[in-house]
Amino acid sequence: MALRLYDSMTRELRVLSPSHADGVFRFYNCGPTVYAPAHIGNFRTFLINDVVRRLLELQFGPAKVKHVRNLTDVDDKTIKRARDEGRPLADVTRQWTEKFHADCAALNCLVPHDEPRATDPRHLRGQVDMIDVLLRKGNAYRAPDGSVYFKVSSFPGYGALSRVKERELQPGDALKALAADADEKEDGSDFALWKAWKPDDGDNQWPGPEGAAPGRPGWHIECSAMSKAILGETIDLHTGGVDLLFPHHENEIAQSECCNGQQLSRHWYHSEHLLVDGKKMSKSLGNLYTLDELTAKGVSPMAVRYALLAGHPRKQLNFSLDSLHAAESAMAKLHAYGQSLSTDGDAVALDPVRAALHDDLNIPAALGALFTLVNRGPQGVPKAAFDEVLWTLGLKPTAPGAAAATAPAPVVALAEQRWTAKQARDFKAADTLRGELAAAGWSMLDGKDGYKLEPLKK
RNA sequence: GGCGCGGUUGCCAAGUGGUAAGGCCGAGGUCUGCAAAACCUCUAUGCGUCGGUUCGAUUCCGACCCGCGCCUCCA
Repeated sequence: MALRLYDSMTRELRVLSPSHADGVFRFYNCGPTVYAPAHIGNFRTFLINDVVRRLLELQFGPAKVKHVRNLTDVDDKTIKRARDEGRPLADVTRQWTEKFHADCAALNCLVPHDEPRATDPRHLRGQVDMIDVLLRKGNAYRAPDGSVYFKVSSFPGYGALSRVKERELQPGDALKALAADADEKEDGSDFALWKAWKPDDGDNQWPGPEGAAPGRPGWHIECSAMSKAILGETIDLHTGGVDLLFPHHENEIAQSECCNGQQLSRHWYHSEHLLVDGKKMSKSLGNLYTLDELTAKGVSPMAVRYALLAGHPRKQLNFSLDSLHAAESAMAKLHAYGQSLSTDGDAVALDPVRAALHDDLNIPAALGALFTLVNRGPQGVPKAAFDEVLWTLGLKPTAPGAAAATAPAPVVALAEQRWTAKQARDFKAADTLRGELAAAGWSMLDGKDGYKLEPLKK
């Protein structure tokens, strides 16, 4: 079954395939800026890319996929955070990198094969080298303050991805934004490759390209340099959120292709944003959720994963807390179904599910096909094939309440009393104790040979 | 203003030129001392509005209304 994915560049569905002689599929996914906890909108993108990674592994074999996701550890936001907290930049980015990794693990994301950082000396050198080449080739120029800018007019292909040439800048806001660097740039659409040190940058500066001032790399160049260093000049797939389409990816293409004289990526894929209450998440709207905030409400990370994957990746998904309840219930159903399966049956039963995933990552259709199967019963569905589909989606369903083994001792004592009373068929006492447990905020689920405790749902 | 996306049942969400997957919620039932879990059954003559094409449109075309995103460092 061929794996087809929408290509933002050609705007059509195209089959994914490796292009290098070694048969290794080269996959670069733009990662987070590590200055704060990632929010669930960020994770929607990373989760979608995690499913892409899994599908690629199934398609080409685990050893034939190389997945790279960068960490942006130097930019205005990280530097500002470090300055505000009076800490070294590296401390701040290490803290939030660790948090990002913990969240990714909780959400059951596969670990990328490489996770390059912009300030890694090796990659800093790579970025400077690229800028040197661009300067030499005439695609870049030094500004009076020692910064280096990319000369957009030197690259005829500029705008192919975002159709920027068909755009017109809004006279109001855009010009204001451009005015900030107006003195340094030759043209408003030029963008920074290297930013000369400013007092706000504090201790954070590195030797720059030839003839440039010490400072730090511009944002876009890191992906170009690190992708080249790890995956080579031409990669097979480059992904990110739609917001990166312009200018980030457009600029990456310009830098890389002018520097290398090779196509940067054979395929581009962008996932849509997560909305909350119908709007993009933002601090000013106060509709921004982190994983911790959701798990604090008693939601399992797996339910968060399910909820974030439940919409078509190329369509905006409107997130709500209700969707998490739906996700928990759906996961419980999948878990029960998985328990009922045996080795009997034919893996083709799962083909409709796989077909939907292979058809431009249509996860909602795949889930629909999966539940159609679930509703038909376990006959003819082998457990291994079912498990493989769950693995592809990265879902690990659990029984309801399975995680709730950590009741406080007094609650456990009450539960023990009630269990004893129940065994003695003293139902009056058992009911009273159920009431006391409820008052303590716990619910007791009786089984045949024992019980489980779980926090009372509100 | 430019570029792009979307409006499907109470909520979420697929999809198709021949009359609408699936999840949640809800209702009924089986089971259970109770409660849960599990399982079974039911739940859109309708897919933003108005026209057009067609034997037939939710699906194609046009217009309009509404919502969302991007438009220089936000996944």
